[in-house]
Amino acid sequence: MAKRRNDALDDPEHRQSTIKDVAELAGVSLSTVSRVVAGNYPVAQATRTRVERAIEELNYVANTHARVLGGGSARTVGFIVNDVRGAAFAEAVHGVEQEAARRGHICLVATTDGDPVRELAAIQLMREQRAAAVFLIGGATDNAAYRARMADIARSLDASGSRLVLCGRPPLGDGIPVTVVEYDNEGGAYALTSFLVGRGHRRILYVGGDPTFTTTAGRLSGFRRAMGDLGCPVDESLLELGTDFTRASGYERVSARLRGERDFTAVFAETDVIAGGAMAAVFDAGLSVPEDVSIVGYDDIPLAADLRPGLTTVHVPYEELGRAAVRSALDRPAGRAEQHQMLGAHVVIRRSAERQSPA
Amino acid sequence: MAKRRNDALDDPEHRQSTIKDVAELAGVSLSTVSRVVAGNYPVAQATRTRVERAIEELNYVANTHARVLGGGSARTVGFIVNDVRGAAFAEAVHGVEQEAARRGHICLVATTDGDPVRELAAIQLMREQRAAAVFLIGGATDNAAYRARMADIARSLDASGSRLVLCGRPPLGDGIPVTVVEYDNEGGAYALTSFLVGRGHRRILYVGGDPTFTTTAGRLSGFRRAMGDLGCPVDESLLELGTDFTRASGYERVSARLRGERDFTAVFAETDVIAGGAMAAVFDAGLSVPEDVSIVGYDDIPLAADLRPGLTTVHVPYEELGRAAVRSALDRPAGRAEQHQMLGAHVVIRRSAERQSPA
DNA sequence: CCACGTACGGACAACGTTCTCTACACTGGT
DNA sequence: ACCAGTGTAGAGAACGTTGTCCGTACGTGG
Repeated sequence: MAKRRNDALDDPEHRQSTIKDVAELAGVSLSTVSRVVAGNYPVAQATRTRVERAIEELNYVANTHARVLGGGSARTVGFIVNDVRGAAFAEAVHGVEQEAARRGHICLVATTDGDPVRELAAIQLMREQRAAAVFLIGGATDNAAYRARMADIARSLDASGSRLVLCGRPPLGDGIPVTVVEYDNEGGAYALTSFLVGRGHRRILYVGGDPTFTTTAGRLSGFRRAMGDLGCPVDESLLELGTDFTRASGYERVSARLRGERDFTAVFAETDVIAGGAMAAVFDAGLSVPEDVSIVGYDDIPLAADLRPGLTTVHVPYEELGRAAVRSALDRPAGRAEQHQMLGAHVVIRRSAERQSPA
Repeated sequence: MAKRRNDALDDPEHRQSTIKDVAELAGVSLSTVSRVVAGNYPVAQATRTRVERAIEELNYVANTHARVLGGGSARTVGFIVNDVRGAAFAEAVHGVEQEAARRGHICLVATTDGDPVRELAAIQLMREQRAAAVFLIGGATDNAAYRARMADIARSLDASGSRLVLCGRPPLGDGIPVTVVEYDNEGGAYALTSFLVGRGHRRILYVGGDPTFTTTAGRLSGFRRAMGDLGCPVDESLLELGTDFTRASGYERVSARLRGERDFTAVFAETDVIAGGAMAAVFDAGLSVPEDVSIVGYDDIPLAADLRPGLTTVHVPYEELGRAAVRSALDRPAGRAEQHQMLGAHVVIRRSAERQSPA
C-alpha cells in the first residue's frame, strides 16, 4: 500500500485544512460541506451554521486544484507581455485584469522581453494551468516561423476549449481559431502624417523600430501611404529604423541627426517614449519645439501630457483593447471560427507640432 | 455508478489529451509516461522515443492541477497591487515577476484600487490557488482593523506553508510570521527636505496623500523631522493633504494655492506624478520652475527625467524591492519568524530645485 | 546452471474536490 | 395506514497526476 506522503510527523500543523477536517469537526459528511460552500443544494439551516462555524474555526479555503480536477473550471486567464513597465502595455494589462476579475477569473502573468522562446515557454505554462484564454499583448516580429508557431498554438488551445487572443497584432490568416483585437496603426499613422503635412511639413524624420515588427510595419505603412497620397515623396534616408523603443534610442538617434545638417522640419516618433527622447535631443541641441522642429508621437500615454510642449500624438485605447479582448474571448459563441476586431485611433493635438513650417 | 462527466458526446474532440491517451498511443503504462516527462527515473531509449512521439502527436501538456494534487507544489506566487498602471508599482511588479520566473514560479496578479475588501478577496483567491507566497505591493491605510486583518492573514498563510510578504509597508509587530521589504520613506524625505532647506527654502508646500496611508505617514514624518532639525517650524497651513496621488490632484491643489498670495518658495510633492501636475500648475500660472517655485518629487520614475526642468526627486529601488521580496520569501530558512529588510533611497538632483531661494 | 543484482515497466493508492446516486425521515393526501 | 413526494444527508466514483511497491527479463559471477 502506498504510504501517505504528508505524514503528520514531517510537517506538524504546517498544512492547510481540507474539506475532510471541516466535515469531521462539524460532524457531517464531505458532501454536505461541499454543498454549503458551493451553495448549490439545500442544506438545513442548523447544519449550515455548524459547517460555517467549522470553516471559520479551521480557516478553511477550498483547494482550487482539487476543484478543477473534480470537474470545475479553472477560471483563470493568462496574459503575456513584453514588459509590464511600458505605460501602454500596463494599461492593456489593466483592462484585461479588470474585465477578467468581473467575470470571476484570476490572471496569470508572464513577461518575455520580446523573446519568442520565452513567449513559447510562457504559453506552455498557461496551457498546463488550463487557462481559459491566453492573451498575447503587443506587437511581434512577423515571419513564416512566427505564423506557423502561432497557428499551432491557436489550434492546441482551441482543441482544449481554450483560446488564443492576439492584442495589438494582426490576424494569422483564414481558418485559424484565434481572437484578434487590434488598434489601427496604419490609420492612426496616416492621420498623424496628414496632420504634419497639412502644417506644411515636407521633410519628416521617421524614428521607429524594425519593419519586421508588426507595430512598426503598420505605422510605417500609414506614414508612407499618407505621404504618397499628399504628394510628398518619402526620402528613404529620413527613415531612422532601429531595434528598440526606448527613450535613450530616441535621444541618440535624433541627436546624431541634429549633429549634421538639419534636413527635416518634423519628427514622427513611433512611440511617445521615443518622442520624449527626441524632444530632449532637440532641446539639448539648443533648438526649440515646435519652432525649429515639430515632434509627434504615438500611443498617448500619460507622459504625452506631461512633456513641454505637450505632445501631439495618436490616442490608442489600450485599456479598452484589454477589455474588448476579454469580452470577445470569454463570451465568444460556441462556434470556433476566428474573431477580428479593430479599434479606432485618433489624433490628439497638443503644442508640439503647432507652428507652420517654413516650407 | 457515477457517470463520466465529459461524455464523448457533449464535447467531441474538445478536450485536452491526458497522460492516459499518451500511454495508450505509445503502448506503455501511465507510470512510464510520467517518468519520461519528469525524467526522474530510467526509461529505455526506445520506449522514451515512442512516448515522446506520442506526446508530440497529441500535443500533450501535463495538467498542473492534477500534478499539484498528486503531491507536487504549485510553483505559483501571487501579487496584489493597487493599480498596475503606476510606474513605480509596475517596476516592483517587474522585479517580482523576473525573480519568480527565475525560480520556475508563475505569477498570479490581482488589483484592488486600494479597496481593502477587494484586497482581502484577492488574498483568499490566492490561498485557494495554494500560492507559495503572496506579495502586497504599495502602501495601505494603517489602523487597528488593518493590523488585525493582516496578522490573521499572515498566520493563515504561514499555517499552510505559504508566506505573506509586505512590499513598501511597515511591519506588523512582533511574532507575526511575515516578510517585510520596505524602502526608506522617512529617510528619503528627510534627505530631500534637507536639500531644499540647504538651498535656502523655508516655506515649503507639502502636497501629499492622507496621513493614515503608510507611505504618506513615512514621507511626511521625514519632512517634519528635517524641518525641525534644521530650525524651520512647519507651518501646518502649508500641508496640503488630500486623498489621492493623481497628476490632476497635484495640478489642482497647486493651482488653487497659486491663486491666492504665494506664501511658499518650494513644493515637496509626495510622488513624481503629483510633481508633474504641480509643475504644470506653476507654468500655467505664468511662473517658472525653479526660478519662482522649486519643485521636488519622490520615486524617480522615468517621468522625472522627461519633465522640463528635470525633476529633483528621491530614487526608490522599486525593481530591487520586488526582487528582494521574492528572494526573502522563497529562499527563507525553515524558521517561521518575521523577516524585515529596509532598502535605502537617495536624492537625485536635477534642475527643478536648482536656484537659491530669495530667503 | 543457479542465485542474484540491475534495468526497466506496470499496478494502484493517494491527493481534495465535485457530482451522481441512493437512503432516509417526514409530511400530507387518500 | 399507506404511498408519493419533498427536503435533507451520505456513499463513492471520477478527475489526472505522482510516488511507492512489486514484478519480470536480462545479464553475470560463482
